[in-house]
Amino acid sequence: MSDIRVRFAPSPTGPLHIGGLRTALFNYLFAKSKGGTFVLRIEDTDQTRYVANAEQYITDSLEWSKIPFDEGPGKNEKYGPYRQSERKEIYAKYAKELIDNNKAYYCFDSAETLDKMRKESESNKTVFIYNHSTRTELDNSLNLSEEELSSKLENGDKYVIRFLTPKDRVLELKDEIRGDMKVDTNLLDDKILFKSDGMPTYHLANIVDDHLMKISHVIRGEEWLPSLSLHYLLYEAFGWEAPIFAHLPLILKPVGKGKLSKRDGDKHGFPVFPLEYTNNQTKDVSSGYKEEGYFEDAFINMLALLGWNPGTEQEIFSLEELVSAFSLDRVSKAGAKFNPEKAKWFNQQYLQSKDNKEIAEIFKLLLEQKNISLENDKITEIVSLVKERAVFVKDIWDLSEYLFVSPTQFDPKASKKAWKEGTSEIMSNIKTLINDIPDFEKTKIETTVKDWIKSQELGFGKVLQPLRVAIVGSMQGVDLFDIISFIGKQETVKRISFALESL
RNA sequence: GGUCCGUUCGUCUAGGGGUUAGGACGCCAGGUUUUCAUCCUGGUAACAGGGGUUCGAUUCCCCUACGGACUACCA
Repeated sequence: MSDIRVRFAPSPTGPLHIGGLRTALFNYLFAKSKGGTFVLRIEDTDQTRYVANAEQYITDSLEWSKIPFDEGPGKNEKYGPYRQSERKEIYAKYAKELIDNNKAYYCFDSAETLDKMRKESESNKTVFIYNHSTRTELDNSLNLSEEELSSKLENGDKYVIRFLTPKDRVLELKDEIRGDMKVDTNLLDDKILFKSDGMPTYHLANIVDDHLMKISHVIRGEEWLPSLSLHYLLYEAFGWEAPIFAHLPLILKPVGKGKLSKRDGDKHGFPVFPLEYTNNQTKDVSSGYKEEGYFEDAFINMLALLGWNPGTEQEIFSLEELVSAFSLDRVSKAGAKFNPEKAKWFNQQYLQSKDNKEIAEIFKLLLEQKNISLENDKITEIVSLVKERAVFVKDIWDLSEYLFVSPTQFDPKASKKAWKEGTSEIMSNIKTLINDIPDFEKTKIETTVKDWIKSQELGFGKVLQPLRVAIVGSMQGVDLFDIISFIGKQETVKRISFALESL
């Protein structure tokens, strides 16, 4: 068996969305699980839709996701170039070869003519297909003498090259995920292989490159399934062995119908792109998983489980574990609605299992943005205090803000509930009590306060609840004595005094 | 319209001729935390419909319905 080689072949027409990245991921996992090679090829044959920074976005996304390509533009260029725009002559040569072998032909029909014919068919409730049923009546080399053809070509008439679809055959197509299917070639279009601008279409470029780059498995989105017949026929026409195909199910909108789109993210407030992306023309900014605070491993883990499952109840997988667990036959056939809640859950799982110091390093950067500088030990302490309540690192700020900033106002609901008749007196006593604790340390504070409450026969709720309101500003937060020992005696006393003045 | 693909809890899915149809997210309840959240425990909830085949079908076959993709000189 020859080497396993797969490719991810995006088109640089804009930012890669998570569906595309998942295709890349499945290709990567498949390659790595078989000891194969993961190739990146840029399919930039459509010059009208080309977006300058899109290729960079693609490689940045792969890099952030930790699924770098082994071979591609600028890297290990064994079968390069890897940008189709740089391979123009190659396709022209192969298109010519098909024509010489009567597998393809020149067409001179204008877009308008074809448009008109399609519309006519539509109004007659029939379907216009450019194939055996119509091609004899159209303006193409099949209906031209050799002299007519060469004069047209010499004259510089615009032409496209179409595939000559064979008649009366039933194709038996194989797909690793979907099994076998049959297609009647009489229903197929003679697709354009080569455009009048000198560029190939996807179909030609794709087949030629996959062959030349020795691709063994084509793993791509389900939207390509209808073209599979053409691709099979093209391999046959060239006399090449076709690779093995696998068509991945689509990622669908979380609510409503249809496949996931950029708009869904805007609408429901979750990213559809791995990295933040700014449209150069409109200046629209689309949020990215990275910038939202997702860990790349959590993100990849989530993506891997979208349309694939290990067949066990394990859900948390490192990249290495994914590589060893992955197989194409466990990819599902049906499209999967994207679930943003579950995506968050994955990140939470990863956050909880990560080391406090590691999280502290990221959190430190966030604090620096707020002009707060603290020793690493202190930051790690905060992380250990509030981590279990967080989904993202950025949540730690909201969950620990009261450790940095004294309350300037009090949640009315909380103060109403906790601050009653006689509370002020109790709080002044607590203030004195706390102020008199010599070595200020959590257990010491806790026992001192609790013993005092008992000695006064007051009940914990009556004291601890208003004390929390005084310290935090609301009825929230981690263990009260953790907070007090963290902020220190002076700050505690200051906060109680302020509450006494305000409430 | 045509072609192709698909259909198990609200969602992602496991399973597969005889199962109490399993797990996860969400939701609900209880417990822990004298706060809030986390966490723990429990609960809710599904084989699209109709025909076959079979002793038996959610599982196999057919039809219908529904969903999706494609139907460009886009990929």
